[in-house]
Amino acid sequence: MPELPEVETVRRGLEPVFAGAVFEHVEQRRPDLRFPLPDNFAARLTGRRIETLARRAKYLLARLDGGEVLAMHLGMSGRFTVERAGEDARKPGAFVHAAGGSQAHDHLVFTMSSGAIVRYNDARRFGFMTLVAEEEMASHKLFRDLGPEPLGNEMTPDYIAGVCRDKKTSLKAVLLDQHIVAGLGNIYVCEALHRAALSPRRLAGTLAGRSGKANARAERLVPAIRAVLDEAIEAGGSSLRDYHAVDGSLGYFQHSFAVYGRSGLICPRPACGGGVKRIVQSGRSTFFCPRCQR
DNA sequence: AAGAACTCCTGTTGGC
DNA sequence: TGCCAACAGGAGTTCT
Repeated sequence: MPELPEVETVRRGLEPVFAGAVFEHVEQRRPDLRFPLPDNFAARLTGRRIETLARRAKYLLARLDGGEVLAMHLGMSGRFTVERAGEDARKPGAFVHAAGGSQAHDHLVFTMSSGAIVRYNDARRFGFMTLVAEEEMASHKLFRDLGPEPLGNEMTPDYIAGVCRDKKTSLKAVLLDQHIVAGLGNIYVCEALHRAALSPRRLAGTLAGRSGKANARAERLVPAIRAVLDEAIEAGGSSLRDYHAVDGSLGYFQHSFAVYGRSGLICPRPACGGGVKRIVQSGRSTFFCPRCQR
């Protein structure tokens, strides 16, 4: 489900009820998500205060007062929903979870000292949570090899060119690789490549010049990625099937898609006039305009 | 050893 | 209408 803009939107929604709050009660309804939950998970969370709620790549990181970090990944279908204790979930506007209360696939229910009930729901169970000692975060296998944040200063055209150099795979595959850039997923890679007018099939190595420095293609890819992510965050992410913000509200960046899910439609680039095509790359749908993306 | 294919799981959708 | 294959915002593991 969620790529960087959706995870960031969830983070912003959870922060007011998580940061500074204590887990008063933790209900764990199954032993595992994608992986087994930590031993004594509920007991280890109960009574802990969340100091900060951060995001790294597609992970939410809740730093706890005991020196541990609760790391949460939403996988494809994971979502958080916040309910105020005692609040009528049927109030106007609360349409997504109009029934309120427990839903199928609510695997974890956190009762917070802030008065919020936070439910983690994940039908496909590709999400996971784990507890990591704070001093082990940097060396932890989940985090040590993550690439730079695409909205940070490290992702420069020269960085992209450097990691693409000599790569025999497609540009699409490189951008989906979390070890190269952390946080992009299928939607925003498709959209960024369209903005940069680069073909997803292009050999990654062609973004590096003779010296290994960025060429004009790498120079326009970087701002395209940043712009797409910034706009998507601004829009509260993209809501297709599973995703919504923690209050049930939907993102609206899906209305701004140039290519994703739009096969057969006309390319929106002014004066292009090409048709959007769907192809499959490494088992996943790619949407692009073969006319203007080269 | 890089890169592609397969895998986990459930729900929804589109074509016959 | 119903049935069934294909597909879905991810990514670790296993193959070639």
